[in-house]
Amino acid sequence: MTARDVAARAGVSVTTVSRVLNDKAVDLTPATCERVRVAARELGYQVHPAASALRRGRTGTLGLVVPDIGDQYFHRIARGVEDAIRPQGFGIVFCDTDRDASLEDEAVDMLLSKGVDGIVLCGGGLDDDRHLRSRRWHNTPVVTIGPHRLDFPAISADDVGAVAALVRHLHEGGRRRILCVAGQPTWLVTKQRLVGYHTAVEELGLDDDPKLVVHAGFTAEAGEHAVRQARERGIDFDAVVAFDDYAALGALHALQALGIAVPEDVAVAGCDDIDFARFARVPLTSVRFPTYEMGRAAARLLAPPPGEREEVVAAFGFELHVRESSAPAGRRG
Amino acid sequence: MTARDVAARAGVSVTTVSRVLNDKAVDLTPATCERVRVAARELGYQVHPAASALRRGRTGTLGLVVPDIGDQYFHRIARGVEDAIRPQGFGIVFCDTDRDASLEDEAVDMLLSKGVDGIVLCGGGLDDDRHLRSRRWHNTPVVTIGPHRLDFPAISADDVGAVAALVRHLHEGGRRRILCVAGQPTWLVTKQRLVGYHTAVEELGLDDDPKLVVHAGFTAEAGEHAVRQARERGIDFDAVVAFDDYAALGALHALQALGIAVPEDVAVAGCDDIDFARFARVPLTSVRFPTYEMGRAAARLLAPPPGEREEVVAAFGFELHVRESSAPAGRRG
DNA sequence: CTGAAAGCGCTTACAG
DNA sequence: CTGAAAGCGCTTACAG
Repeated sequence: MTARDVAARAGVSVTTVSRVLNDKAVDLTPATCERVRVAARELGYQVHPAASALRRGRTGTLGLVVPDIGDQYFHRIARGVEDAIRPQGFGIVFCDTDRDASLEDEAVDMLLSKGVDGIVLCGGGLDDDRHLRSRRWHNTPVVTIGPHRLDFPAISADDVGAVAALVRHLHEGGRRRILCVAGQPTWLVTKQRLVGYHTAVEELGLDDDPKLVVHAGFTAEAGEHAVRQARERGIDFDAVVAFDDYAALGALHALQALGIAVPEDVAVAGCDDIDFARFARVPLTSVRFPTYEMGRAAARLLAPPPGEREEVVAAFGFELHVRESSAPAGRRG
Repeated sequence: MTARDVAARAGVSVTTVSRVLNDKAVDLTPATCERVRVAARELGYQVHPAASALRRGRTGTLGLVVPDIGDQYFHRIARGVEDAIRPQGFGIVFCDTDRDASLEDEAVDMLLSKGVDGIVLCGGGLDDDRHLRSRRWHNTPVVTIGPHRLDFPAISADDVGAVAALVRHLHEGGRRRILCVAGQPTWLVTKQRLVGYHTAVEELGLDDDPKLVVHAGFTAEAGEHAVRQARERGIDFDAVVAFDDYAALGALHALQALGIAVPEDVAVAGCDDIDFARFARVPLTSVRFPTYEMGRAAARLLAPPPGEREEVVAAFGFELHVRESSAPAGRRG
């Protein structure tokens, strides 16, 4: 079923078929347009995607690279991207990297091999992005979300401010020794959030014991392990700030398993405000980034909606959600 | 940068370039192959995706339609699909439908307009799939996951058996009146799981009061609302089985807010065993489907790995994960 | 107001 | 062992 068939049925040329179906029928007779449309409908004609892409030089797809689509931080971004480009008929080709630099590189290879018209690159920031900085992009436009060392338009969140706000909040609740369950040291997001931690700790004159910073992955298991290990090493702390809610939940779990009361003995706070935060054994204090909007903004940078020439917001703030897990020391709720 | 450029640099024809780069160099001189590869590498040549797709008649992408990529049930499937096709260089174009029939229809339109080589269709089963049954698929192969009324190869889970197992488990704990927080009545997954509920209820001689079945969405808010409404209507129950863990968490939350002890007064169980189940305020009993493997199987049906001619498993079982929320009546843990 | 023709960049059947 | 040529199905500049 090709444009030729439609043309034959409508008694016109393929040129006309193409023009009608692409809304380039500037001065075609309404009757002609109608005949073409009817013929196309009757035959169930569909433009051949590859032929159209070859001719126009674009595929109408955007690539999305995320560490883990199962992480709420990222699937909220995915939803933002999707909703922003759906009206324009774009498709999203997505890829998980598991925060592995070589998988990330392969993900980009794959996207380029499919000819996506742009890439939304999230949550990389691995190993100083060395693999990404030295690679070819074949002129494909890229927008990054989150901390990066790449020369592309970037959508950023206030990672520094968010963690600093959590530390200040814990301090207001009377906490002095805040265990920092950070991400892996090679991740830029870890470096950013650590800046926030140290800034606030210094500003408030809190204990800045290097032992209070432990590195973990962004999973519940990693959070559990980090807290258990800190206890085994005899590190004393009255609060935990985790750079990820999954890790924070794991920390919460480990503390309770060790017979330590949250929030009475130790307060806990996380980052990213996953939906579960309020259903946790002790509802979890967290900081929320507007990830949905960030995804939307990234997509609009790559595929601006027709007509609209609005300024796209590139820097986003955060919201502190205070819940029971960080109630003042010795008290509950 | 085209095959012509590579050909010129290597001093061969584009035919040869194509053959070398597509491993069809059956009887080409090793030296020729090498010259072509070197030239391609030096020029950073990449096969033009659209041109290749147009000629070969396939794009190397698979479509994935899910109700909600943020739901663990579905992102586990997505991971399974991704891992199964990654080695073959396929890409996934994904789409959320929010369980809306017209969005689902549009999602399929979009995928077809991108020329995907196959579609993994998950969790539709909306309104008897009327919209999907009457639409054109343009010969695109489809594999469904979950209950459907479509004539496509299907990967299915034992929804009936899983819910029946939950009911039996609750019964063993001494429960007699089990509130069923089902999904929307028009969803096939609801109908299937209700079969499991009713089968077990009858088999065990439990109360089969129609008022015990309430319909809700698969969200925490819907689960909360369902339980509150059941209480307001004076419906008596000593257990809740929800067809979704998010709804089960909402139910748990509502019960505790109403001062009803879980599991002492009312047991709670859900479906799908989201990772968070064990971190819930009361760790949640649930039933787990092998969604990752189901996604893998669906993908292998559409894009079988080269060589392997294995039989793909199409029907999957489940695992009951018993936790504190369903401990026997009057007891804890 | 409409059409014939060129050409996007590949892959492959055919020829030698 | 290698190449010239056809053709995949569009879109668009050009012509009338």
